[in-house]
Amino acid sequence: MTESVQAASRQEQKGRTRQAILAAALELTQHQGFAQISLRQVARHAGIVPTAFYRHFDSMDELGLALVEQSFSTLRRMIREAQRDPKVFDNIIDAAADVLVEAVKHSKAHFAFVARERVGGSEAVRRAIRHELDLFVSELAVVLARLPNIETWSTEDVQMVSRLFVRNMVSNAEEVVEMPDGRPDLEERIKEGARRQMRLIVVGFKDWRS
Amino acid sequence: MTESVQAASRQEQKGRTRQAILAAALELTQHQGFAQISLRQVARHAGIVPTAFYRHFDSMDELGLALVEQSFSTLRRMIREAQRDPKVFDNIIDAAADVLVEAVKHSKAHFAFVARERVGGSEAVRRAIRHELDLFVSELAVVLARLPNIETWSTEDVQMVSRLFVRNMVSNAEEVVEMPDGRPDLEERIKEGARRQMRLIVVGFKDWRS
DNA sequence: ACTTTGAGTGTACGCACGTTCACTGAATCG
DNA sequence: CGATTCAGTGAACGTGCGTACACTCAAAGT
Repeated sequence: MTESVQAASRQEQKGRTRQAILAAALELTQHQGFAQISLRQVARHAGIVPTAFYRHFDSMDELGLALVEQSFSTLRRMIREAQRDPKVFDNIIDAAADVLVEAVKHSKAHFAFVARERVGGSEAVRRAIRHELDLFVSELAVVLARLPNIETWSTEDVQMVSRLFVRNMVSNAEEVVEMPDGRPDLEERIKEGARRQMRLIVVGFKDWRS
Repeated sequence: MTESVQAASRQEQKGRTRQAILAAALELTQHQGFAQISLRQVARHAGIVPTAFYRHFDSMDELGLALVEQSFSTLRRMIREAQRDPKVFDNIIDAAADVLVEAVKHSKAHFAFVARERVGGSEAVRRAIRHELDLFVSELAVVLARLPNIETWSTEDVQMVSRLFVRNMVSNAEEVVEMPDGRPDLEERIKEGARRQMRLIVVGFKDWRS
């Protein structure tokens, strides 16, 4: 920690410790809820003394909010990247299912944190996650509103179907999170399930009236 | 507690204390996760001394499992009653939305517990809830399989759509749980949303091919 | 070259926790 | 009616917790 050859500037080092705290909390959160991990556990895992924690966060609650932010910025980046992929336009459903499973697999820890704390966390953390997810629903609604069968729908209906998609995304993410490692068969199963669910919803689009 | 006019038989009294413990835990769980309430808190709320807790449950984990059981038996009873209502056959969607909101409102605490601990609870509690929900999916699949457009579907497809329904039921239940009291407008909004979602899915039924 | 700053240290505190143990006294049993 | 059972008591323990406070000592600022 202290024997780096290049002298670490003060703020570089601080940033690194901050990341260590976030990583420690994220790892501990995989096996128990965020609310039941202690400041001292986090500090121990991050390789610092308990009191040093306060140099970075005023409280565990603030650490939780920082984790929410980190998780969603990861997710947003992935979706932005996925939107550049041309195959999204050809087959939006299969692409979405792929992206979902891949994204969750890639940063399982963040998804697990969000899935868990969305309902089980402290008031503040729960509100933050809820807010981020609401943003997501609105963003998706904008995309959906441009699809062929939907452009004539009312705003409310589009929001509703957007919620339906996000909701199922969350549920599927939960499933992937709980999936044991090294079971590609289960993964494919979840992906196929997600695909079917989305197709079923989409099939309903063209016969929908108010 | 001790001045009841009629002498309480020993097991009656024990049962009453057990219920007091369950009720205490359920109430405490409304404002924080089950994993972060302590044996001593529960005992205090139930009006007994901490050590007396062990006369009823070996551990907090067993208490949690008992709460899962209690919650689902409540839910099952409600659904069984609802199935007797003739209007279910006329308009299964509106009836389902009504039943959902009413059931959750009636025993909000149990639903809140399940919604929360389904993802945030201890390993054992989570597994128990997951198992109960899986049972639900299978039961619903049997009902769905008899519907007009569905009778020709593969078993897998029926299971999938059943999961879709249960999943959305859980999500809607979560929303009702988080709903502040005395806001019938919000309640109607959620009910309407649930109705639309189900209709959308059902509309997709008749154009579905494997 | 000096002072200042501030990330990380180490000790110490009071508190709530789970669990142990020996107990009490009323309901139940023979 | 005496003996037994057992739900609930109350004191005591060891532990981990959050946080306070005074500290060190190298990088950053002058």
